Amino acid sequence: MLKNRVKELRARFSYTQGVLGEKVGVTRQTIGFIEKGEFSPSITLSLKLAHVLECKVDELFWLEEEE
Amino acid sequence: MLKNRVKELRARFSYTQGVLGEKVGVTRQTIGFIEKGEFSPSITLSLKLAHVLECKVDELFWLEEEE
DNA sequence: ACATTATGTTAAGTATACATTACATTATGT
DNA sequence: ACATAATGTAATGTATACTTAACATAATGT
Repeated sequence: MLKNRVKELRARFSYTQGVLGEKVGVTRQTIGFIEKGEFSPSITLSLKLAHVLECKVDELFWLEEEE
Repeated sequence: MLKNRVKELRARFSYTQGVLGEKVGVTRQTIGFIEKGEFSPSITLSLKLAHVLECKVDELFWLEEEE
């Protein structure tokens, strides 16, 4: 199962979903879906998010065992 | 533009495209397309590839300026 | 030379990432 | 209390990741 720290890091920079979306080229809804874990973004978008949030992709996203 | 080191690391482990595909749950064609840079895989698949190829996602994939 | 395995590539179909629009709810500030 | 900004969420549409099947060529081993 895919987990992420987008919401946490976005808050650290005080970016709204809309602002973060603009910075990486997607809509605020897309950011919302990613934060909720509703889909697995492309590596291209993931790299952009990691860049803007100043971290490594591996620190932003990781896989956890299911239940 | 998205670049990657999949082919290079796959060779290092002497995996065929088919074997690598099996290990991460996709077909050999998908591995071939990724190596050619024909599409941007999901972060889920990227994490699995990095795990099997024993590296970080950021070392496997990166963005470069155009043309 | 032959068989076998790995790779390149193309076409057509399915699944899903992401956009757009819209409306409701929850902050935040005055 | 009111206005405004931020978020949740759902419906429908489009782009693209990924599959399946097929055939061709290159590489490797006997």
